[in-house]
Amino acid sequence: MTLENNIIQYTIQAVKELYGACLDAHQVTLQETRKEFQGQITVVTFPFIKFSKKSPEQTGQEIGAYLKIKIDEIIDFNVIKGFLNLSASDNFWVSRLNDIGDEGFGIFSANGKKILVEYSSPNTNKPLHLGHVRNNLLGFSVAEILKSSGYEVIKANLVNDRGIHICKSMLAWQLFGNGETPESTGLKGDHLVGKYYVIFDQQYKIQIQRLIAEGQTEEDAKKNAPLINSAQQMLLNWEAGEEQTLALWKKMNDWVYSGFNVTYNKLGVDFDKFYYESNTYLLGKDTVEEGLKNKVFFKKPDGSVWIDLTADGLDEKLVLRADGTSVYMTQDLGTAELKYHDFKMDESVYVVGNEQDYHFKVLFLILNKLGKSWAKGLHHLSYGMVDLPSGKMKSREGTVVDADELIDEMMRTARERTEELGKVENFSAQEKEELYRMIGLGALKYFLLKVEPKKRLLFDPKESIDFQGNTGPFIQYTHARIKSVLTKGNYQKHQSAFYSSELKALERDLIVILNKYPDTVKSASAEYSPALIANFTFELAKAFNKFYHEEPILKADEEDVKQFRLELSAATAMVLKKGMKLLGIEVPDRM
RNA sequence: GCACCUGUAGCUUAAUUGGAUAGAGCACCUGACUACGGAUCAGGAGGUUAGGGGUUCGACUCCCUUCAGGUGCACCA
Repeated sequence: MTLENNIIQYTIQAVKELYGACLDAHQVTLQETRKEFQGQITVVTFPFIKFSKKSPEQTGQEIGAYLKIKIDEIIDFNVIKGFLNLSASDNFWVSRLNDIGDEGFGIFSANGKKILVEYSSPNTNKPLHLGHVRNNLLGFSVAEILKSSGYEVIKANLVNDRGIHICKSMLAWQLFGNGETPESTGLKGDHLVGKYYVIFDQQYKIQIQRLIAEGQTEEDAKKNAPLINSAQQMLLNWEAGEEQTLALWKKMNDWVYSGFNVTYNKLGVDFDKFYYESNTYLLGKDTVEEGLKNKVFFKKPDGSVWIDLTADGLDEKLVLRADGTSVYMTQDLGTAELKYHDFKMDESVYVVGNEQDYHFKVLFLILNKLGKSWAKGLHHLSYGMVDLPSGKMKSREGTVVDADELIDEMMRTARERTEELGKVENFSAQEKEELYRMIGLGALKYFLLKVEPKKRLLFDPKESIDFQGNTGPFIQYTHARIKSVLTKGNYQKHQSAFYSSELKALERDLIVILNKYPDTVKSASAEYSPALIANFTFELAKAFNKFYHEEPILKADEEDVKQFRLELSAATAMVLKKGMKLLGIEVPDRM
């Protein structure tokens, strides 16, 4: 029984005994006591005054007195308007520290539930850019958070490895590539393929202009340009399984995959399962059959299959073409079934940009109407686009912030910044590289993850990402600083913390924050929000630095005070490290 | 045109899901024991929470409306 639960239970009891009303647990709201007032935990008593028929102050006094008698840990209280501020004893907080310092603190035991997180899902015609980076970091972090809160997690990547856009790169390479390979050019495979995707678009535009000059309308020119026709023919050849086309496709996709692997490794993301659209794009027709049988879908005279969602405020939606071929929805219905067949997971999260909000709304609705038992566990983690000051990023036009370049740039900045500070003279060359990698990536990841997923993000390449204030390096620095003190103080983990004198306010504040970590993990998991973890680690690091500045640790007057503060510092370092790990960020011991 | 999302200090953002005087960081100004690590800490200035109405003890949060930005409304994926 936690103290919080105790307070809720006894508050219910108090309202019953004093005012004769029965409350539900969720009618009692607790919150942190604001720091300008005495106490740590606050009960909002406004809702009770309709039962007490007394002023908020009077009501708070009565309930406060009741709680103080009933709960040992509560040693004091004060009332301000409708807020009952409770103070717990120092003994209570010191004893909390024993749990907080535990390895398993904030890591929940298995809840028996399985969840699949699908993220990344790149197209194989171009390298990854900043938008993909946001997706990858979000997906990875959410997976870590879910693990920490007790789920069994499967990380899946549904690779879009076929389609007209892939054929465009293939065709351009065939026509203009002169047999270039990653080896011959020294280019990363995904960049080489992306280069031909751009070339396709340039040449295509030239052809369009030529046709327009010859008197065609723009619309006709776009349809009649030889390049686009060849690309479409190539797609047909691919679908027909034509050998040469398949060989080219395989060769270029392999280039891309080795390029992606490098980027994934640098970002520190990984996957348990890969799905390829070349294997799944024909799925879903059985599901359509099933839907027809159940009268969830209907057939139009031309033979195309639809679902009527007008009763749900949406439109009619096509699920199968008249000629029996699939559309995007068909494929996603089939893939959803496949994933469930493979893993029997209780829940499934799709990390996909908000431009597909409507698609997923419809997809989930259809699966629900089809009566799939697992459909209610589906969730679209929608995130906002990353825009540049100049507007949207467009791969075709080359106006993107490339993932690899960005990562390199971040590491370079980390190097410059660190060298300016002159703190790494005694690091080996290898240690330095490792450190710049940690700091550069830490800054980038934190920058992208501290913002709520659904908000759109503006990224200005000219303004480099900060290393001070609410940033990854600030938290990394705090961790390194603590480690340094622990080393100097010859810190050994003790069986249990004890403290003979009164807690200092900053010490108590720090424990109160540390104590919130498990709840923060739970909320972040329920809301799929790494931003909550980021905010927490920042709040914690800030509180520690404040404490560190005001209260001597190694130079404390009493030995037990010194030991206690070392214990408190060690616990802080551990929780910072855990929190950052959930964001996919490593923390150095020195920096 | 219809639907969905977003709008908080100059910039980037938070607010325990309806609770206290809207809290931070950057940038700007002032200061910190000749340091247990200054990538830090303390202080100052900066707000009509896009505008207007409503709901109630109480609204950044819920409802209505106007405005601004974004996205979607393909027999593309």
